[in-house]
Amino acid sequence: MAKTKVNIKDVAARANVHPSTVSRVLNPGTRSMVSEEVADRISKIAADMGYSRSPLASGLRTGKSYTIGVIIPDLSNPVFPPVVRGIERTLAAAGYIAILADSDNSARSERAIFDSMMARRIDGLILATARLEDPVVQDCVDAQKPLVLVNRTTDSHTVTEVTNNDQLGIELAVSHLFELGHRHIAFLGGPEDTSTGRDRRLAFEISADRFKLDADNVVACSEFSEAAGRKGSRKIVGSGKKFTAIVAANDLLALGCYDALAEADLNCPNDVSVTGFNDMPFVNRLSPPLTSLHIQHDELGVQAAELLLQEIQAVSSAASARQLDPDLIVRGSTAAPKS
Amino acid sequence: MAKTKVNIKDVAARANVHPSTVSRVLNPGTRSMVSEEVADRISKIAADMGYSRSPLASGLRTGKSYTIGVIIPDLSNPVFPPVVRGIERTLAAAGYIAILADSDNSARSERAIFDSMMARRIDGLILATARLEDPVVQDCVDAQKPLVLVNRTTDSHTVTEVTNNDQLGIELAVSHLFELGHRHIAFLGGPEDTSTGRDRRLAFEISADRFKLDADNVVACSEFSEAAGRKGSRKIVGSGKKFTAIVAANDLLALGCYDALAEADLNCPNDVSVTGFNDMPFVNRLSPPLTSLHIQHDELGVQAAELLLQEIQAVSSAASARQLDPDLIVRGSTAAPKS
DNA sequence: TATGCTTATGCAATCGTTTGCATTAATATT
DNA sequence: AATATTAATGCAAACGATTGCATAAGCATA
Repeated sequence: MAKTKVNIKDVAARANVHPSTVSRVLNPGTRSMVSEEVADRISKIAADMGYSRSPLASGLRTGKSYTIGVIIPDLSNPVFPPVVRGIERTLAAAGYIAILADSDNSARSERAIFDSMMARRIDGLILATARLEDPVVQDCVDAQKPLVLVNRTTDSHTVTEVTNNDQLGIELAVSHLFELGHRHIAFLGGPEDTSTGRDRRLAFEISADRFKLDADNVVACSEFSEAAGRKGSRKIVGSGKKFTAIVAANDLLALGCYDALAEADLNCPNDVSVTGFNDMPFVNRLSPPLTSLHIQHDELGVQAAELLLQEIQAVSSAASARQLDPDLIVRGSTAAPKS
Repeated sequence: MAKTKVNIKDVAARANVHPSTVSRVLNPGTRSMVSEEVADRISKIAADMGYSRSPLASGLRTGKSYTIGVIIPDLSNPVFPPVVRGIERTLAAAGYIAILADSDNSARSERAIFDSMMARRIDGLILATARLEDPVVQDCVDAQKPLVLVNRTTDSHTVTEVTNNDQLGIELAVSHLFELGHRHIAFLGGPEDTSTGRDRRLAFEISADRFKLDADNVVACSEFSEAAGRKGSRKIVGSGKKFTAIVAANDLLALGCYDALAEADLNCPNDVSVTGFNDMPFVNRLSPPLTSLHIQHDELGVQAAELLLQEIQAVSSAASARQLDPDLIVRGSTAAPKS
């Protein structure tokens, strides 16, 4: 029993000082206000009694909760766990904790999550779910809550963001295929209402243009998933247009490609080369191993957290943006076209 | 501006009642104390003003934080994301939020996380990291914090737990191999200080015994990872003992198997059959597709959260335990032995 | 010695809710 | 009609920490 948490008053009583003095000692910012001798004594007593500050009480008074909301679209997409880890680790080091929620790709549930997080007085938000026009982003800005977008961004680049350099990634993929000899390349894109979906498609068109490719076989999928990828790939395959390679906007879509190609009795890479995007775990073990763009997932999370912490500290801050460069990892799913 | 959060006093003032009345209206448990007419009016006004209760203040007063700690060993192991989702969804529905931390398989960081969570006055804890003898579990029990173990358990089954039926799983795998004709089966086990590691090995020995198999080729890996699996598999391969199949205690270990077999120029499944455990996403796409035991990951999380919520409500509760049955998914990595 | 200036600490209000107790009004009982 | 009972609401004290202001002690200055 007697598991009654020891509070600041207990410590004060034991040290024969006023609670306020204890508080000052325990807060790095105010510690210098009290004499070193007393401070040391109090510190020891506090440690001795196993005192730990109640974040609820202190947060109530100071208006901070030392809590950061993190919303991601789909935790079971292997891209996100490393991002989350990076975020969590970085926040923890700064004394913050992450409350994680999975929006399941639904705008409605995203709003519900956002509201519940706001009610908990989060100190900031990291959003991996942004749509190009995202009401939640707007609300967050209106509420003057520090916000960082990670992975995806919005149309109005008014908020701090950490993204992958999609343009470069697609360019690497296309250029790789071009060098292998491909001239007819199809593109399997993601949802056009996400920045990753749209920007990768745009990048594809630009690259195709640069390499003077035949590239009008472009299909957008409704979501980043295997099933959607399969559907989209069927369209590409059934289009009648000539293609010897498919650039997929995402690894999950590329998996769908594999399926659709198999259905059509096309061999990858002999008949059709495929590239993915994200370099999810285990895509090196697929058959064939998937050529993909490796993203610095962990670093994405780390930097997002860092920027958010900065923004929380700063009084007023201009939105900053960081972009990380992906690496092309060439594997067995790409090869020279047949003849 | 004027983004000043509206509080209970504002609502009370606008409704010409005392804050306590508003509080009673807004708490389902006490709502019946106030006349329906007034209650309705207050509810409307509160909604109108966009009032939302501060969990900090209310938590301070009531001693609850509506926050649950969730510690998992490794978020990048694909087994855990679905579990986390299940947990998070179920908790959210009950008004709780999950604070997630990844212990990175380190006991030290687990303790640090635990301490920091306790400091935040979590209402309960879900632990997926339990070792057979786990000091954190003991501390949690001592602190009388509601606790539920998921996936792994401890030696003293004194805490509520939701686990997978490992015994059944291994039995299904062995029996499947037996029916294919295998009589010499090796076992690639996990860390012996985790319940999943030890119990699956025990289950293997029992099953082997039952089927009268030659089964003394048992190797324990230091952790559930591809690298450890590869190392362990090398031992099996190099042991000189005859074996035509390997039962791995986990899919990641099975991947290590694949590597070691390839190194030794052994074909799977022609020379050696392999079974995994967990049925991670995408193992159906490996080459060969991995025969594995499908675990109800999401349900594991859901039930863990449910039990925890029960335990938080209950005044005193006996530890309960639930076990979910896995399904054997037969794929290309198992086949009849050669001769 | 009186005055001013630091420095270290105490005091008390505050953050936003909840809740035991007190009060009032309304209804039921005799 | 007087009293007992019930129902609805107000009052004020918590919860545990932080912080502007007040005070006391110590020291230097004139």
